[in-house]
Amino acid sequence: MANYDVKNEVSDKYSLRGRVFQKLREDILSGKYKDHEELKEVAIGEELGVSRTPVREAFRQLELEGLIQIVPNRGAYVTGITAKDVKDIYMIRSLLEGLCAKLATEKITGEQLEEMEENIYLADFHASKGHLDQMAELDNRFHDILYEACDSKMLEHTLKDYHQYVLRVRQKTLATNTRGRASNDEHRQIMEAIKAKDADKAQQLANKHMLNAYENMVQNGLYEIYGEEAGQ
Amino acid sequence: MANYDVKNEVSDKYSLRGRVFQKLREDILSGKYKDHEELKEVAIGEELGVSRTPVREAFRQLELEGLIQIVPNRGAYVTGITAKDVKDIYMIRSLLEGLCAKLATEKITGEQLEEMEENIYLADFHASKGHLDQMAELDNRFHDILYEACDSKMLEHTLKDYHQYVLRVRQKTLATNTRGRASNDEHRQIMEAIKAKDADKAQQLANKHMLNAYENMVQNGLYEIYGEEAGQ
DNA sequence: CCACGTATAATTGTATACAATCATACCGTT
DNA sequence: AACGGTATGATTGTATACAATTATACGTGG
Repeated sequence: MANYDVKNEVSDKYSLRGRVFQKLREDILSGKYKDHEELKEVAIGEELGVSRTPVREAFRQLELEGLIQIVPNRGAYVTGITAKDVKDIYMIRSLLEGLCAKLATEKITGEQLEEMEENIYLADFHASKGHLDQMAELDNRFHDILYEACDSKMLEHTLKDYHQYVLRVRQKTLATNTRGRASNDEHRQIMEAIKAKDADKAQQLANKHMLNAYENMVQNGLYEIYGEEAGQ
Repeated sequence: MANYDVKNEVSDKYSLRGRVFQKLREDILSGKYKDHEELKEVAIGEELGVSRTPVREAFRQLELEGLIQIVPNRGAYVTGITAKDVKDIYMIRSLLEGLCAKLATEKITGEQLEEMEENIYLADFHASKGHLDQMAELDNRFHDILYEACDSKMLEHTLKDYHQYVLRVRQKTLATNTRGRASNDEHRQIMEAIKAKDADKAQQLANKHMLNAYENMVQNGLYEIYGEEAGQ
């Protein structure tokens, strides 16, 4: 009757379908499968040691996530992500993270605020040590906390989708320059605006935070990972 | 090699899975299946005269659309949409339709602009005749044109998702009051701002258009269709 | 009467078999 | 040689069979 573990969401780790789904998503995002490459059900199935059934179900989900395109009776093709897509995503995220921060200002719980502070504190430490992996992890988590704090499952869902989508790019960004520190400073400002119940300021800061992240990415020319489609 | 019919998207009408998917989505949105109702694969399959396989694949998609929740080894449950969800969706759409209109101002083609003008002209006619179904259809189409005109597949995809999600509510809104005419006037203003290449104005107008649509919905108290969960 | 464990039924998860569709290659006609 | 049609192979679409899991009912022991 109640609200089973909400962590289920879509990616139960323990079913074959869930694992296939996650594996394929990871492989597509990491560039293992090139753009427009055809994914064949039997080949994937054999590679992962499963039958076609879970593979097919994973395909249907990947299509809805926009990572592959299924042409009926023909096959599944990797959609790929262009430089323009990334730009558009950051534009959209900029608006929505702003909205999210505004809503979170009203709705955030003490516990969430505390985890945010801890997150920022920890990130400071790891920044000083140059622990890039941990920085990336904490950055992910900071945004997840914000998404949860806005108390809107619609907004949370959309933002998590987009976040996931650009994960690979963003991690590379944090891992290759000094953006990590500046980013964490912006996190702190956002957190403090929320703490001070200044919703408009929180919105504006979160908005800018996304634009800065994108700007930094562009300046560092991190588009090469998209291959030839990169130049847009 | 190229870019097969882009209309495929997700809902090929001719495969069983596609039809099951559409039918279930329609039934969930129309309220045939109540919130938290359990959907059983065999029952659905028998009802539609297909086996479990296409039903299962449709389930996986519906889960990603957020319409059902699948609990591993247990079953699929209708998620339902609350009054708060609707409010959140309109908040999000307000921002994104604004962005969309802004982008469309730069990117729209002559053909698209022409279809918009025709759409508004036709809607005027049907408004004067009280043809509510056609009004709803034209309203849908107006927004679809706008989504296509922004030339961002990411934004278009997200907006279409949300649009779809609130379709049932919106149609009812248009069908029960005089909002249709005012709505079409707003469409005209947006179109003219785009035509005049005033991106900021287009953004602002599209933004307001969504908020007005929501306000009107609230004023007309159209939440009863969501059942008991409505009161938020 | 309650608690616990086991058996049974129902349901989902996965694999496989078969049907339908599409791409390719080959061959004949012009 | 170019075109068109047919046959063949590969791939996806669907149905079904079987395995695993979960919920329920029942019975037994306390």
